Formats: sequence, structure tokens, C-alpha cells
Amino acid sequence: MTTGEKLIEAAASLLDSGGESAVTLRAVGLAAGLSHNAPYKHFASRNALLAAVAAVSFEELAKAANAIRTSSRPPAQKMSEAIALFVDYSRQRPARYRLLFNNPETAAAGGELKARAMETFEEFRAIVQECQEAGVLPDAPSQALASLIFASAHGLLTMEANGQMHPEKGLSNVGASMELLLGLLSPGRTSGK
Amino acid sequence: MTTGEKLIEAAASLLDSGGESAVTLRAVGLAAGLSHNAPYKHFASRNALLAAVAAVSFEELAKAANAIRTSSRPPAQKMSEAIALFVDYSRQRPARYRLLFNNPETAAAGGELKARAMETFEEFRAIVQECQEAGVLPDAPSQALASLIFASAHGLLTMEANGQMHPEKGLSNVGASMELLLGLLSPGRTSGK
DNA sequence: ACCTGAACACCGTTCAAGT
DNA sequence: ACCTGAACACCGTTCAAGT
Repeated sequence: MTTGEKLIEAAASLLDSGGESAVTLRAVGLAAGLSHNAPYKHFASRNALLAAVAAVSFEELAKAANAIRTSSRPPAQKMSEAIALFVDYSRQRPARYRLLFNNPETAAAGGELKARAMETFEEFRAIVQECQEAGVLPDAPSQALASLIFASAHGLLTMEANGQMHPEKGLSNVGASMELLLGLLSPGRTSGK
Repeated sequence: MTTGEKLIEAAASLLDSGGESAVTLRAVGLAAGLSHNAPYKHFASRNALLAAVAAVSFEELAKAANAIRTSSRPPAQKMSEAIALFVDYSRQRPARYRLLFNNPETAAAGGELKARAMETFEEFRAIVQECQEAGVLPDAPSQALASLIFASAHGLLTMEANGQMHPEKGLSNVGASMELLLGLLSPGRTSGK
């Protein structure tokens, strides 16, 4: 493992355990057994280090999404599993999820980061397309439909993380809301008013 | 205008013009014509000041949403206008939008903030209900359906702010995506596979 | 090429005074 | 009650050296 990889891992671990504010270059250097200044020999800035954490995290997510897509389960179940992948990620590593999907600074880094993020999204898009072909999602450009479904899950997870879901007032949790969405989108839905 | 209000306004202005990192207590004090330390006589911490900014912002949003709901336009148009309200807000004041809808710290402040946020959401929920009664949105608990539609818009706006919308790849912008969603949800949609 | 240690400018927060 | 100014601990970043 290179020193750069060690620094990324230390930063990711601090992020998961203490939130973004815990990822100081001093703490990262210390956790990697180096001085507070060593990260600058591998990354141009704190933001660049966080972008590197985001890039490897997107890579992991893409790999997990790919495993779901290439499994032998029916399309509708792949969709549920893909959604569960993001739901679990958000709940188990909220600060990391926020870095990946809720951080204009990091996203603006572009380059490799953007490519990794697109890989992840492409897996999801392909699953949506399979669902369309199987007749469990309606006809529409798969890219647009996938964006919409992903954005819904993302918006719900963000509201949940922010404590803006008011679960006391009904069935408004992420899982139930996504089931409601997929049910309403289903071509088989009875369409009378 | 009380000193506290002056400080809130200064903080909001700095937030809009320079992003969250520009809201330092020193800059807020200076903008209000006071010392860097004066904010502490009115707010317990920087987070408390930001929470106060969020509270007055939610109040403004609730007022704007209420004006839309109580207008004489048809429900479907009210819905479009309500969505446009949030879309414009996100685009014109991204840092403020982020503070309101994308910030676990501030949301955790609870109390008055939470009440203001609920007021805003309640206006939206009532518009959704009107749309259901007019037959342009499907039968479902209005709270759950409103959460879902709002979360979709919110997720799309977040992706847009993060540069994760890939508009080069199709019609995946916020407006078109929301139209797609509302069209697919419409009870009048042709439902064949 | 990679690393360290001192230093700088900045920030949130605290404290001792002032009125 | 409200405000100021000095001070503290912390942080990102830079710089001058070391190997």
C-alpha cells in the first residue's frame, strides 16, 4: 500500500467515525504515522484529499452495483437491492454519503471523480432499463427515468439525514416512500382517477 | 430592527454572496457595525446564528408557498409554481438552500426551526392534496405523496448543484425530470406496458 | 522525491473589563 | 444588558531545511 493510499484510508476512516470536521490534515497525518504536513506531498490540498476519498468510494459503490446488476435475480429485485445499497450506505456512513452526493466542492473537482461517479450511475441506469424491458417500469428514456428514481431516493435520504421526514405523521420513511414511487410508476397500476 | 435581526440579516447576506465559509463571526460583526465578538451576546454559537438564518428563511418560503396555495389558479398550476419556487431558490441562493435542506447540523437545532420547516412543507402538502382532489395526482396519503414529490425535486436540485446531472446525456434537467414524474404519476396516463 | 518543524493568517470561542 | 479587546487552541497552508 502506497503512502498516498494510506492517507486516503486514514481520511476515510476519520470521515466515517467523526464526520467531515474530524478530517484534519493533522489527524490524517498522525493516523498514517506521519507529520501533519506529509499529506501535502501527495495531495495539493485538503479538498484534493477528500476528492480522492470520494473517488475510491465511488469505485466501491460501482463495484457493488455491478455485482447486483450482473446477478441472476429478476430486474425488479435488482432494483430493490440497488436502492437498498444506497439506503444502507447513507445510514451506515452518513458523512461519506454526504461527501459523495451532497458536496458541491468535491463534485466540482471533476476529472477522475466525475468518471467514477458516472460509472456508478451507469450501473443503476442499466438496471432501470432491465426493469423497463421486463415491464415493471414505464416506457421513457432510461437515462431520464434512472435520474428521476435515483434523485427521489437521494432526496428522501437527505431529508432523513436532516431529520425532515416527520415519520410521526405517516408512513413517510425512505423504504415505504420508494415502494410508493415504484408502485405508482408501475405500468400495471390501475389508472382510473 | 433589533441588533439580533441586524446580525441575522448580515449573516444571510454573507451566506448568499460568499457561501457558508464566508459567514465568519468576524465578518458578521463587521457587517453589522460591531465587533467580532458581539454575535455572542445574541446567539450562543455560530451554529445558532445559522439556525436563526434558516428559521427566517423558512418563514419567507412558507409565506411564498402560502401565496401560491391561496391563489385562484388551478391546482396543477399551483403545483408547478410551488416547484418553481424551490427550483429558483436553489439556483439563486444555493448556499442558503443548502443550509435549509442539506445541512444535518442546522436541522438538528430543532425547536423553532423545525416548526418553520413544517409550516413550509404543510403548504406544499395542501397543494398536493388539491391536485389529488382535482384528479391530476393519484390516490395516496397526501403526506406520503407530498414527501415523495418534494424529495424528488430536492434530489434533482442537489444533483444539479453538485454537477451530477450530466445534461449532455439527455433531457435530464430538473424541470424536464419533474414534468416526467408528474406525467407518469398522472391518473390519466395510458397504462399499457 | 519525500518528509519534518517552524511559522503565518485565520477562525470559533472564552475571559476580563468596560458602560 | 450589551459591547470591546486580548488571548487561546485549532486549522489549512507555506516555507526553509533536512535525507
